[in-house]
Amino acid sequence: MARAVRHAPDSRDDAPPSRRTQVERRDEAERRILEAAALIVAEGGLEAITLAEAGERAGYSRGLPSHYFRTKNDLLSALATYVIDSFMARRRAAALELSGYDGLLASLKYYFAIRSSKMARAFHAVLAGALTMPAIADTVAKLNRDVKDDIAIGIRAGIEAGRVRPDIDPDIEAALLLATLRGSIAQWLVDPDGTDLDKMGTQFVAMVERGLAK
Amino acid sequence: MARAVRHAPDSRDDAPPSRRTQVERRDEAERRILEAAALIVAEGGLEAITLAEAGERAGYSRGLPSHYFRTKNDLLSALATYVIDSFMARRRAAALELSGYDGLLASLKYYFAIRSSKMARAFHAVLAGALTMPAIADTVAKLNRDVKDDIAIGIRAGIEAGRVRPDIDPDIEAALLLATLRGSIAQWLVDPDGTDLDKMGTQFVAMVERGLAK
Amino acid sequence: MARAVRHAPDSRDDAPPSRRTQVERRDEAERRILEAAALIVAEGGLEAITLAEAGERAGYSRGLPSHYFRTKNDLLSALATYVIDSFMARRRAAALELSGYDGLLASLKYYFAIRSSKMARAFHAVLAGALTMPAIADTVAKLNRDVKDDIAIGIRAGIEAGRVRPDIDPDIEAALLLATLRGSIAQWLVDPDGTDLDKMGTQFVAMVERGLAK
Amino acid sequence: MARAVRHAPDSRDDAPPSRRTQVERRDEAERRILEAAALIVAEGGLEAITLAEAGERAGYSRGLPSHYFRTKNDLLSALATYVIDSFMARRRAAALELSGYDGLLASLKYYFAIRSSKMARAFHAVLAGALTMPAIADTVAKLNRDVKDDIAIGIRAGIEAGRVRPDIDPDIEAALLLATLRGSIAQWLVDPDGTDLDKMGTQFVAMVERGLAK
DNA sequence: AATGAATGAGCATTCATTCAT
DNA sequence: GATGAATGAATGCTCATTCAT
Repeated sequence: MARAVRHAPDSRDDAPPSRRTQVERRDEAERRILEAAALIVAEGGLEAITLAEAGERAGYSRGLPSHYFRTKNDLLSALATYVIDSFMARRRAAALELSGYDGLLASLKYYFAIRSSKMARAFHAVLAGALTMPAIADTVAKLNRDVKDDIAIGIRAGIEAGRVRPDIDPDIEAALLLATLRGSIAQWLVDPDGTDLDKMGTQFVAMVERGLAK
Repeated sequence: MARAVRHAPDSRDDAPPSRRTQVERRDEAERRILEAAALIVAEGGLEAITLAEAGERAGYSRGLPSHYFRTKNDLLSALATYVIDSFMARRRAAALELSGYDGLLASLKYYFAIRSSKMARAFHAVLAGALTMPAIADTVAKLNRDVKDDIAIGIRAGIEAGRVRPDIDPDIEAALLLATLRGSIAQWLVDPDGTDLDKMGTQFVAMVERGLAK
Repeated sequence: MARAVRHAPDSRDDAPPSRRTQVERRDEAERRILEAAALIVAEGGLEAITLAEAGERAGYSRGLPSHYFRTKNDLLSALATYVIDSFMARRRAAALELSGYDGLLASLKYYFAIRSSKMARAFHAVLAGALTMPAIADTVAKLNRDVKDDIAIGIRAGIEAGRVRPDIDPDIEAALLLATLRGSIAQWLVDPDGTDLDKMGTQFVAMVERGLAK
Repeated sequence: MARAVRHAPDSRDDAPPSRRTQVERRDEAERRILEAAALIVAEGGLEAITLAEAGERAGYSRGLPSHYFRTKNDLLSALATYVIDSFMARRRAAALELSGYDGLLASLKYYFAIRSSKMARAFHAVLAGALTMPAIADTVAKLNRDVKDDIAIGIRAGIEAGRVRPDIDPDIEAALLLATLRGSIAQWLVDPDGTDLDKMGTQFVAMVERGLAK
């Protein structure tokens, strides 16, 4: 996460720590600006971001985001990466112990356990932005490929374990499962009270097991 | 042109087609403005709309959308309704003959047969806008309820026909099926070449049948 | 000067005068904005213009110049034309009576009679801007061609009248005379007190007559 | 690098070339920054300079010009002096051998022999800047006085040699000749292809000789 | 001495909105 | 009813300048 130190301290050990501190300052500021930008996006969507507000909410000046991310487009690109990385990091942290087909089923279930909407809102705002902003589209397309690959691996593990019908196309199925996950969260975000995520998660996993079973 | 008939707003068929009433002209203009706005949204997302451009692309003046829809917010509300109605109209037109459980399966399959992305892009832009724009959120929430109710009706028909396990919760299942439909189209819109909608549709329907079967 | 009426009033003579008034309002506003912009340029050079100040000094809002001249570059282009036209109009108005070689000599002399520096400063700011701004360069290049052509006509008249040596190249000489005029004004603008325009004009015309004489 | 010699600012030749003093390094850096600034001015005019770009194009950091020249105004002052000195140095280097009236005529001719527009563009941008920037105005006014004095000296030499009419006012004539030189270059800079500097120079010198002759 | 992080002011530009015609 | 003139607020972006290291 911390940027690589640009200037390796020279051989003499009396080198002042100033360089490292400059770099740290900048990394800290960039991270806080992205954090603030993600909050804004969670509240008002991608189009609600202004460079000035991202700077102010991060505790810096109105002009700093421009200074770091030259243009708004560049900020949005960086933000897309940041939000996606954060989202994926949580997901991975939660599904560490299990792997194989059971790991897949567990991570599907985990997806429905989201309770804080902040990050999910920002995440889905980024997903929606991919429809019209090329800079984000690439990042999201890669995310989708990566997640689908992960899911497909779990399905193949299920096939090899004899728990999944071999005539299932793992890649197509992965796309369908991912679609259900995303679409479910989207429904919940629009109407939290009218969407029972728990029941959906339970019935979904049951459906998947039965649908894929030999 | 037909200034004298200003206060003859009815649409009885004794009016010659060349002398359309003010109401007709106004409806025609509103529709064309909404059509133009939908195109803009399909190309650049909800935030790309400007009142002036909607007017110009509809072949009218820059000021007309303001004149009809007062504020931008009102235009967005009307647009959400218009886009959703158009989308639903197509769907209904395609699944007229079948009803019951087979009608449901057919309409699920039909969802994956979308080929023109224009309307789908506008539709998904509206869905995404619901996350942050109250004026749209209600319309989308209602849409979701209506569609889920339709799907649930089909599932209940399957249960009564003995083709679907009775322990399935039709409403929860409807939400999951709708989620898969929406999420699949969203993937395709982001990466059309990397998303095989045909195979997804076929495998999805097969999965649903197997997953729901007794 | 008044823009052509866009919509010809229809055949009925009860057509309201509103159209003409709209156009007049706009033309009036454009002219006043350009006038204000010329004053700003005279005081601070081309780079001193801001769209907002041009609007305010013209008695309108800060945003109106943007509304008319889309971009600052377009305003500068229009300004170059406006300043040049104004400058040429004065010059022509002053040298109406004479033509031929004597007309040339009189107009050369007239050039040194400038007393108000306002317009001259704006004019020379535009000339200087031509060095770096392509939009202005074309306008200035055309101006130079036109003026040199005028001067060359006067020289040819002198040749035919037997008052100018026939081995003079009229076009080259025209360029040199124009160069002296411009360079003299430029010196005066930088150092009005140290530049005796009157004496320069008198000696210049004498030099020209003697240098060109047979 | 050579921090120990910080306070050894002399330039006596016992210093090895690899251990340049701070003063030398600073002078070198200042010169390179001014050189870079002159290039920027040649390409985009005076207003195109930014402190950061001048530093970067000189091969230093973005902050160095601020460090040396404190404010942008100070940089512009130094730049005006630098550009003018460079321009004059070339001119003097080319007209060394001749003096007196023939020296004047030769240097007039030389002025039209400019072929590289880079320095001429920067020079004329500085001249134009004098109209609006006080920091430059003084430097340019002094330049003009110096050049006119030089020219006047040549004219007086011509009068004493009996080659120039004694009723000519040398100072006025010097101003006129300088005006023609500057105006000619300005025309060429705006429209290089439409301006035949060679012919202009030749005819100009001929005109001057004839116009000034007894 | 030199770098570059951070600030804040200034400006072009876009757009919703109001209003005159 | 319809047009478009005019306003003013919002925002992205650029830069000179200051300051920490």
